[in-house]
Amino acid sequence: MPGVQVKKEEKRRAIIEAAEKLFAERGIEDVSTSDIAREARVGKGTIYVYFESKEKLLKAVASSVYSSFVKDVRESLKDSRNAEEFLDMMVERVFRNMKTRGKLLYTFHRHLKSSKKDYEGFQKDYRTALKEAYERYKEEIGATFEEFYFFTTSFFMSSYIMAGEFEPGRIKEIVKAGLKKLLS
Amino acid sequence: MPGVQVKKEEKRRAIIEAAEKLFAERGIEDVSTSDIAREARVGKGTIYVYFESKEKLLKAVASSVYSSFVKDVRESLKDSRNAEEFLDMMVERVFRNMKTRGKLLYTFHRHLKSSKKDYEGFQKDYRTALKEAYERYKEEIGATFEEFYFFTTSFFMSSYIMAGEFEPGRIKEIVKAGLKKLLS
Amino acid sequence: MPGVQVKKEEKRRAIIEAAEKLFAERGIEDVSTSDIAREARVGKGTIYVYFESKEKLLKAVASSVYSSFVKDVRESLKDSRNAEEFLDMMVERVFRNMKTRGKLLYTFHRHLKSSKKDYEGFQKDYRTALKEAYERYKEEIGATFEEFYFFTTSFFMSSYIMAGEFEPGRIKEIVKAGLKKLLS
Amino acid sequence: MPGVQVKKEEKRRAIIEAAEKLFAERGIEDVSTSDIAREARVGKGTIYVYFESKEKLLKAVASSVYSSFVKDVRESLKDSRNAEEFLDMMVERVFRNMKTRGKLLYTFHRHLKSSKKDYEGFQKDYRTALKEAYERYKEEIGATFEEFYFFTTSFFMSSYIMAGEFEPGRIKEIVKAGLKKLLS
DNA sequence: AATGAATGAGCGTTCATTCAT
DNA sequence: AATGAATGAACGCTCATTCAT
Repeated sequence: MPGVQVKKEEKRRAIIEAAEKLFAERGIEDVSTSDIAREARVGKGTIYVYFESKEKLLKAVASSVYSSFVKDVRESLKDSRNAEEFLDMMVERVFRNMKTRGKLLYTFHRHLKSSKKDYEGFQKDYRTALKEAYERYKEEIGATFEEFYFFTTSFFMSSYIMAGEFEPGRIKEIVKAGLKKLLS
Repeated sequence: MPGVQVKKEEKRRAIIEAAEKLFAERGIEDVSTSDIAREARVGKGTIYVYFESKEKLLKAVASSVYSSFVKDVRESLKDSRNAEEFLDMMVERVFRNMKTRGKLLYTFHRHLKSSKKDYEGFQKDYRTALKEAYERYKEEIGATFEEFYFFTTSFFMSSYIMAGEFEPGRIKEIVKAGLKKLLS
Repeated sequence: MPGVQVKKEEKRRAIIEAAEKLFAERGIEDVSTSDIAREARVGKGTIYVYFESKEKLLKAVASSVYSSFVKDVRESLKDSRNAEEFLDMMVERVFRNMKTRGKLLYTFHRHLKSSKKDYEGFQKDYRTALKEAYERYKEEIGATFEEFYFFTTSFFMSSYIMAGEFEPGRIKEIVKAGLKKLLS
Repeated sequence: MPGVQVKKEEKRRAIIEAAEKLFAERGIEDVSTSDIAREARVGKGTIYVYFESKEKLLKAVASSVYSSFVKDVRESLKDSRNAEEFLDMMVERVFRNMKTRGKLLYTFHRHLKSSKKDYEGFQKDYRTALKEAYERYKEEIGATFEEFYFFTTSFFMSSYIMAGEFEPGRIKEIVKAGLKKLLS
């Protein structure tokens, strides 16, 4: 019965989204499973129908967030015709999702350390996506892949962390200018 | 009775250092006040003689860590004779303390969000120190202060976060090369 | 429609048997209704079609187990021609079913305390069956019915409880010898 | 400071006694740590100051119960001058403590199966005490030690289990008469 | 009749904080 | 000032039970 399946998936999605929202707002440890259940408008027990544990839910959220970053990278690569366009598009996309995704990215980074294996899986996808972009535009980029990887990732992470200290929009310009200087 | 005063300060110091060590090792949520008391070789109740709450202790530790960053900046400024030397020295100093300080820096960042005011106090000191350096070497630095602030801070934070993904030492070189490109 | 009736009874039976098996294996508290449903190959909700609650299911299982004891007694009585033969046969039959029945018997004992009434119903059947045997062989048995009842039941219960502390088979011999001494 | 120690031990004792009482009344799984705390008039957390877990508390209670059985045996041995006196005294003592101890004995028996090691430790003490008595009065006892052990233990356990089915006092007489027949 | 997704009461346990000593 | 025994709110999680399909 496909209807049921959809409903099931809807609930799973609702829980992930609620968790994502709350983790972004308050960090991981400060969000209880009850909080997530309330936000998702499901019973406390329902979370455990879909996820074995809070930790597993966390991984599902992390996976979803990392995927969105990877998507940002891949789509930028698809739509761009040169390195400059690619960087520009990627920055635009990343900043569009910055508010929730960004915070989570680094929240997870810290937390997932304990279960390195999962984290490394997510990270590898992200790294692979960046690698593809690098390979395509290698000739235009005046940097090794390691540098390319560090510079872009560093700026994206920091953008979130320091978002509050800059006027809105200003930080994006700084990142764009910085990457242009670093990578051409 | 000055002796007592000294002793008092010693105990306070011991608690902060114990907390700093454990927070760096295991993150904030995974360290209980009992752990800190044990590490500091004081009674559990003693912590509350010196600090109103775990949160207040956290702030004291954070303050201590931020101060050390500020010290890194100021000393580099004092010892250097031009922008390049300054950046070089600052990177060296920051990386020397990276292992514990770095981890704490970003651990606090998330945690202190709830009490923005404290965080902003720490941050202002750091920003002021960087500002002084910027003013001194302004002419040699091809960037606005905002850029200067974002680039350096971004790289320092990310260095810790991504430390595990690079060979030891490699990340410092990348940072140095990056800052040279960005700031001259 | 008798076919449906049969099917219905089959499902009821399957649930009881599944519960019996699992209770014997793991005790009552360590078996969830989900476990029983899985073992019986029915849906979780189906259990509640046939039984009002886990407690009621428990009683149904208990009833089934007690019946089997009663059956052991009655069959032994039917097949025997004197007290000695009767005791011998009863012990044989009881030990044949000891592994699952025995464990359940005393598992239930504790649990059913809360609903004394049900327990007393089961027990009365068992007592009645023993009474019949006693009446038939009264003259050969050198004990009151109370003693007869206590001695036999005591040994049967304890046999299970202490099974692990004796070599297999040894306990049966001890019971036989004991009963002979006590009852002739 | 011995005063503190005494107080500490008092609280530990209070918790064990509360647990003992409730376990005897309602079995192990039906008693929550909150129930025990309430009964012992301590905070819920206090239990965990003295016992690592509910399981560990359970073992402490079991140990206390088994010890009291062992004490019953040993004291009877000390005070008696022949097998008959010994059996008589032991039965008296065991029945004196029957109400709580007896129920617990078999409640634990069931539960401790999972952590056999602990259980075997307790049981060995009990068995050893009985062995000593057996050795002293061997010549008067017309049974092997295995029989002696099974008969006495069986009757003690069953006495509790079946206590409700007999008039008060009656069961003790049956046990005495039974043991006399079995062991002389 | 049969199902299993959904639920929330209640579990065992932790830990920041208090307070009598 | 210094302590650690004592506490209970709050946690992650389980499971008997309900109910829409």
